[in-house]
Amino acid sequence: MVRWEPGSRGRLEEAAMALYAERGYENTTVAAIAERAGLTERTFFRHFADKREVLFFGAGALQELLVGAIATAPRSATPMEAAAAALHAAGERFEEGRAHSVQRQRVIDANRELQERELIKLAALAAAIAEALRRRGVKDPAAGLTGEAAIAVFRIAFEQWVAESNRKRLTRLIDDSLAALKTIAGG
Amino acid sequence: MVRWEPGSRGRLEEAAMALYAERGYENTTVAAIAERAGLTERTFFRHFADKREVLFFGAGALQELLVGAIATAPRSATPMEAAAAALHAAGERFEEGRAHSVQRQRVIDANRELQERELIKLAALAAAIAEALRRRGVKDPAAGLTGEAAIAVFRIAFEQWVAESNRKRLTRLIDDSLAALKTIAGG
DNA sequence: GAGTCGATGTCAGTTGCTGACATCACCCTA
DNA sequence: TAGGGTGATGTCAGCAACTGACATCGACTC
Repeated sequence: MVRWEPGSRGRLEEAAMALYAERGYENTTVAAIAERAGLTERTFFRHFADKREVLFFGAGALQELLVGAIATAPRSATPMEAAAAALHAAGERFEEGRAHSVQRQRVIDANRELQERELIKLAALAAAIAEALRRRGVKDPAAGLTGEAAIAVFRIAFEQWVAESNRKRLTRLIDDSLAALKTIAGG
Repeated sequence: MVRWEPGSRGRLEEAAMALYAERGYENTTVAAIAERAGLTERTFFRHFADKREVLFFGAGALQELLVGAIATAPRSATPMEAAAAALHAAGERFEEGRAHSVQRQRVIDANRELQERELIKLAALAAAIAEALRRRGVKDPAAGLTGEAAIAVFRIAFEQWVAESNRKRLTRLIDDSLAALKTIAGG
């Protein structure tokens, strides 16, 4: 017989997501999350650095995906093409769990602190893309700018994707957003 | 005889900046800032929403500057040209107080919470640029993307400007960054 | 001169977050 | 198989950010 149920991190994630969605981030105490997961507040902070981080734990895997896609892009690809390949890989990963993405985004959009955390995660992704490009021999400032531009493209596409009115696939929206960037910048 | 010295907000800003630079953001309590300014902790929170905001109070004026510049750009200007005009106006405003900008950026770069706050302020600027473009008749997603791209360009330029090794003017660096964006996106 | 107003002070309380130490099922090894 | 080590969790005390309620008092108005 086990002393504790396994998967405490996952239970905390679920409990937090449910409570944030139900009564809002600000009206949810860490103690309440922990109780719902059958754990204590102290244990929550052993798994997550702070109350926001519980919603962003998956960012590490996403970053690996992006960096891996850029590394394996064809030698002949331009920086932006390599970045576009990475965005496509990310888009496909999200495609399955749209409902979860929508709920999560609603929670984040309702709270400024969560938006701040999301932005710094996106900035970290941009930096990771830039670094992956530099390993392909791309120089600065092209590497840094491509990273920023790629994330901007993704943000716009993702925003449209989670908006209810839209039924296009995320990968398609990414293509549209990339094309729009070419239009406005290349003119 | 006055009951309190005037300019309490400014004193709090100065005190916070000095202490953050001296011993770091995390090692500075709000009580210490207030004491240095000859006020109480409670008064600090009447002037600033939280401990971070004291460094970002000027963002409102910057936003007005950007929006105004876009509104007064020539009718014939493309979205990106209008955004570029706004970035130039911002660049000129920063140009005078480089020492202050450098110190402030050092403080922000040393702390993640402050970086988060900076990112959301930049995102707000991007949104304001996008909105100003829409008022010129620019459609989405071009308006949103141009806002994001403009801020990315500014970030890259500002980063180089505050780096000690560099002696170029900020407006010049903005031009370089804009040109680089054209190259990577338009190819 | 009374009354209002606005900036500040005082105080008590909640919550996020941390350090120090205890507990105990599980695993490894003699 | 006994005994010790390990890792995840619990317990507890405490700091600091932030908030609400109420008091103070110079300045301004009528």
